[in-house]
Amino acid sequence: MRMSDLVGKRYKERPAEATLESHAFLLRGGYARQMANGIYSLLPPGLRVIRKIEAIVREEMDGICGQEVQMPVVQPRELWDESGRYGAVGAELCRFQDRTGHDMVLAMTHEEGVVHLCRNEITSYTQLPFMVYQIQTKFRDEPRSRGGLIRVREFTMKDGYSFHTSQEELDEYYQHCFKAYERIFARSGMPNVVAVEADSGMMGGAISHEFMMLTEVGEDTIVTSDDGSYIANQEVAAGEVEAFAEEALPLEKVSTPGKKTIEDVASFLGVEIRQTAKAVFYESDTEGKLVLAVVRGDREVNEAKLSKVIQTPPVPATDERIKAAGAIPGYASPIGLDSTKVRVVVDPTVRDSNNLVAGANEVDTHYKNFNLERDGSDAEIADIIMVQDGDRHSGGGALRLSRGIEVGNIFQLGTKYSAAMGMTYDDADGNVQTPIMGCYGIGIGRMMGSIMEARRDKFGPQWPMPVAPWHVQVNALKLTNETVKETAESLYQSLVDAGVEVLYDDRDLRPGVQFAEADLLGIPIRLIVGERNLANGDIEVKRRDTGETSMHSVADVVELVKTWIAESIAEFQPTD
RNA sequence: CGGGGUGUGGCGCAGCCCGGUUAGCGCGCUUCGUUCGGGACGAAGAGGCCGGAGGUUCGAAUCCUCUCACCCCGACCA
Repeated sequence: MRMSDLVGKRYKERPAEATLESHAFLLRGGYARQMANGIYSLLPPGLRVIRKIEAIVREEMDGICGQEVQMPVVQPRELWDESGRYGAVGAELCRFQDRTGHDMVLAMTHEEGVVHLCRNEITSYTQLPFMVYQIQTKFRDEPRSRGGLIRVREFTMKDGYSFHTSQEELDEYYQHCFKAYERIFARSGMPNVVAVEADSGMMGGAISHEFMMLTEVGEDTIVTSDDGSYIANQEVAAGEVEAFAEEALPLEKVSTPGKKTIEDVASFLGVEIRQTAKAVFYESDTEGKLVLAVVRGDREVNEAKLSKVIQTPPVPATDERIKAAGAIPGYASPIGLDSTKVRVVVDPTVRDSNNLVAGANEVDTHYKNFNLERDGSDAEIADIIMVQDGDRHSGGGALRLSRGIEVGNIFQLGTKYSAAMGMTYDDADGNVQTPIMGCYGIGIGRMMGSIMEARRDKFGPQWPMPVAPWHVQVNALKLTNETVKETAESLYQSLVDAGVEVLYDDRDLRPGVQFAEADLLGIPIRLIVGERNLANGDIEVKRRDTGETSMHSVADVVELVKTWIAESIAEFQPTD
């Protein structure tokens, strides 16, 4: 490819909307352009990186017997009614009508699609297990996209779905897939990827793992035990929290005028924040009852955990709703609430501490010495707190928080979709059975953004060889010099003939401009043809990834480059 | 959905508060010349109905109303 032909320009100034470095380079380097919020076009360099990542993903999916298929993005409502998700999923599912008024959706994932595709193809246990996958567009109308390609509304995803005759078989395949994912991230040159226990969220199912690339700019919080025995998404992470048991004292009503927040109440009464009980209300559980979540004052409610307890996404309650149930916002507690109107869920941290300050459900009034067993013993106990730095893993080390970008996830779905959508096969005994499913996702564009975020310097990305848009860049300095021009042209042609992916900067630009743009393109090997070194018959070879520079004769350089490319790709190949 | 912010040539911005002829600056772009190993210099050019719609006014980028888009924080998120 000649740069004089390359579509898309690179620019010097940092676009104002970029917050992440990877986002800034995405735009500055001419990889992608935004069309609307969370919706991007890719220019040639960006698409080439995407294609490289896809190729690795394909190889690894094929390596675990995946079969590539293609399913539609636009799907009829009926399919989503079958699974129940047309009604269950919120506005992130894009719904619209075709010209006849038929309800349609833009698929945000393809469980419905894959069951539809496979349920008539599979009739016998002899056809199981199998896995199909696709690399295809997804649309999720996220309430808020951000960070360049890290979080978008329209994106490319590899999604795979496996079907099994037994849980054991799924367990085994799940492990294969887990390994394949590790290989994909390693081969793509993505550093610091860890697999964490995860919340399966709206996907349903029991076991799931997220693959996180650790980075401070990540949107997810990861909890790690410092002895290495535990790692989980904060959404599901459980820890042992220090308890503060003491002799229970009599309940005592105290006046706390105007003190509504935990901080105000604690300082007004001269107690520590952990000596209070925090009451947080949510609109309703599945039966429509107001939900009161109670955690110790120094803790936050983990809504993902609470969601599992009440079996519905928690929505913060309005003051009107709280008052209607007989509680007073700012002065609420389980004490004296009507259990037919309010469902009280209490975290063990509250049970295991004594003499807490709690609301009195009266304006300007709190109680001292709230003890759950005595004053609210009929409450439901469940772990609903957010783990904090310094909590302990049960019997293990201290828990630490870090941040990560979720680049992949794998789920054991069970029969949620196959059963709901009537997919069956006959087993060896002639009995009708429902296949057990697993599903496996990787965000391709998010991988690109993450690699860019992780591998860069202040001048631009430093693409790992396996995903680099081109392997080699040729820079010709001073093309008006005939020797330079002839050498550069013939070098370019030799590289092309040798099957090397090469980008040739054939524009007669000043060196500084060429180098700056080359840095933005992040191509791992740079060949600099200039009259200074050419006088000695040399070409300067510079590694964008390592910064190393060396001189080589024109005659040797093509072979050298081929060797380096092969070695460099091999470096990322896992050894197992 | 709540809170905050921004919309002015391809990019980054000034002008707006306090309305006044042809709307500026830097980068980029075109042409010519001098340059040429880390974003050169000079000269001459091209390019904008100031996000949109109403309104106020003799006169609106500037004031008012409505609206749209984008960005940030939060809520949300397989």
